[in-house]
Amino acid sequence: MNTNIVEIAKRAGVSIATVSRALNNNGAVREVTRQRILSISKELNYIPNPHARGLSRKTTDTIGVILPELIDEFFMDIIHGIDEEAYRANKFVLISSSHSQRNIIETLLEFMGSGRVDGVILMVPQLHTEAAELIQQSKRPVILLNVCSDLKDVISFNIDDYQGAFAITEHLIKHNYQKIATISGPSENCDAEERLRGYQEALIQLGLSLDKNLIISGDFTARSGYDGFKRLINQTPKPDAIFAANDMMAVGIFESARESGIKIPDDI
Amino acid sequence: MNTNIVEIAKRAGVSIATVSRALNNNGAVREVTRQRILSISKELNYIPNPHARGLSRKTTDTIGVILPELIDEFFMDIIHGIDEEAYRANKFVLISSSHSQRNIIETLLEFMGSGRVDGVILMVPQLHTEAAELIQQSKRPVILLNVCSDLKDVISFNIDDYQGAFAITEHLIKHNYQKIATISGPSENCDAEERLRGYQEALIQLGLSLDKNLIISGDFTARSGYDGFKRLINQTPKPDAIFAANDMMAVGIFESARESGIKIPDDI
DNA sequence: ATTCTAGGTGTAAACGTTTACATTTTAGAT
DNA sequence: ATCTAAAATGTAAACGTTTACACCTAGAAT
Repeated sequence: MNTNIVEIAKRAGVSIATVSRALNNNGAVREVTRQRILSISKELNYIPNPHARGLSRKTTDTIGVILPELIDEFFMDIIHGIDEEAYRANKFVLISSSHSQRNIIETLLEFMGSGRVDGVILMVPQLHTEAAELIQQSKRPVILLNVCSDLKDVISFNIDDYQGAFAITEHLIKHNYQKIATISGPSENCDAEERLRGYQEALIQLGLSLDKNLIISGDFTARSGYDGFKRLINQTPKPDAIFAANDMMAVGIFESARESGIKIPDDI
Repeated sequence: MNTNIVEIAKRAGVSIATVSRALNNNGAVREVTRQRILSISKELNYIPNPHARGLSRKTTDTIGVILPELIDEFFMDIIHGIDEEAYRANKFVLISSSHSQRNIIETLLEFMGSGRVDGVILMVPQLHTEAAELIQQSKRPVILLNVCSDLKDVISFNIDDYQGAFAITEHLIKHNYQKIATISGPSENCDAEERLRGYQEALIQLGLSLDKNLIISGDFTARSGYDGFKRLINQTPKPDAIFAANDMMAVGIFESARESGIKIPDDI
C-alpha cells in the first residue's frame, strides 16, 4: 500500500486534518508545522489517492474527451493540444472514441453521471436529440468542438466551413475560371452543407450563375470523387475547375483524371 | 446528487450489502430479490461511483497510455485500437503525452502510485534508467509498445526494424542494384540502429561489400535527407539506390533530387 | 487577574462502495 | 415437530480524503 496522510500524520505528530490542510494550503496551519508535513510527505513520495479525493471533493482532475470515429491529422493536433494544456493545468485526460450515436450517449452518461470526469469535450460530427438533451441538462460543463448542432448556452467551437468554401470559390473566380464545379459531401453532414452554401453564395455574389450540372453530390469518399469526376467530364458544360468538398474526394478526382489522361492542373 | 446503492436499497427494502451483491453478481442473492434490485437500479439510472469503487476494490477500470511526443498515423492507429478494445472490455483510457524523460517518470509515478490506473501502456522512444527501474518495481502491469529497451520480464511489442531493413535492402539487391546507399537515423535511436544493421547484414549476406561512403548518418529530419543526398551524388561511388531510414528523410531526398535535376525513380 | 479573540489543532462525520463476519431464514432430513 | 445445514440477508468496518465543528492555547485588551 502507498503512503497516505495517516502515515504522514503519525510521523509529523499531528492529526490527519492538519496534514490535509497543510498539503492543500487550505485552512490555518502554523508555518513550521506545514514545512514539517511537506518535507515528510516529500520524503515518503506521497501521492494523494484520487479516489478518496474524488469521493470527498466532488471533482476529479480529469476531463473527458469524446473523439470522432475517425481521427485525421486535424483532430490529432487538437488532441495533442488538449493534452498539452491539461498537463500544464495538472489535469488528466480520459478519452473515448464514439462508435455510434448510442455510444455517445452511453459515454456521456457514464462520464458525467458517475463523476468520472469534471467536464467533457465533445468532438463528434453529429448530435441526435437525445444526446443534445443530455448535454443541456448536464450539471457539468460540456464543450463542443466542431460539432454540428444549434445548441444554445453550450460553448462550442466550429470551423467556418461556409467562409472557407466561399474564399476558395472566390479565389477560383478571381483567377478567371468560369465553369467551377463542386463535388459536395453528404447532405446530412453540416460541414458539407456549409461548404456547398459557401460555394453557391460565392458564385452568386460574384456574378456567376449556378449550374445544376456542375454540382455533384459525393459522400466524402475517394470513390465518390472518382465517380463524380467521371460524370463531370462526360457532360456539358465541362468544368474548368473543381472544388472538392474534402481531400479524400480530391484524391479520387486525381485518380480519375489520371486514368482519363486529363492533366491537373494543366487541363483543369 | 446521483443515485447510489443506499437509495436502491431503500426502495428494494434490503440492505446495501445485498444491493452490492446483486449488482456485482457476487455472493448469494435470491433470484427474485436480484431481479427487483436490478430493475430498480435500471429505473433510477444508477451508475456506480467509480471513486467509491476504486477506494474499496483497489482497481479502477482504467488503463493509462503514455504517448510519444509526436504522434503519426501509425501511433494514431494504435491508439484507436487500444480505445476500441478498451471499450469492448468496458475499460477507460487515460492518456498522457510524454514531453520529456522527466515527465515520463512523473506520469508513471502518478499513474501507478496513486491507483489512478490499473496498468500502463508505454509508447515512448527511449527509456532512461530511472524510468526503467520504476517499471520493474511496479506492482501494476506495464506494457511497452515500440519502446527501445532491454528490460526483461516486461511485456513488450516492437517493430522488427532489422528484418524490415534487411528485406528492403535484399529487394534492392535482387533487382540488381549494386551501389546501395543509406541515410541512417540518429545513432542513439534504437530503431535507426536496427535499420542500419539490417541494411549492412543484407549487403554482407548477399555478397556485396560495405562502402563507408555509401552510409550517411542523418537524423530523421527532411533536412538531413536533403543534405545527405547532396553529399551522396557529389562523391564516388555514386549510388544507384538509396535506402532512407525514414519517410521524412526520403522527402528531403526527393526535394534535393528535384533541385539537382535527378529523376526518381528513373536515375536512381 | 480576567476576559476576549483568533489562530492552530483535533475529532468525527461524510463521500459510496465492498466484504468479512454475524445473524436470520429456508427447506430438507429426522 | 425438531434439528441441521445451506442459503439469504444484515451489520459494520474499511478504503483515504476533506471539512464542519469543537477545543485549546497564547497574547491583547480590559
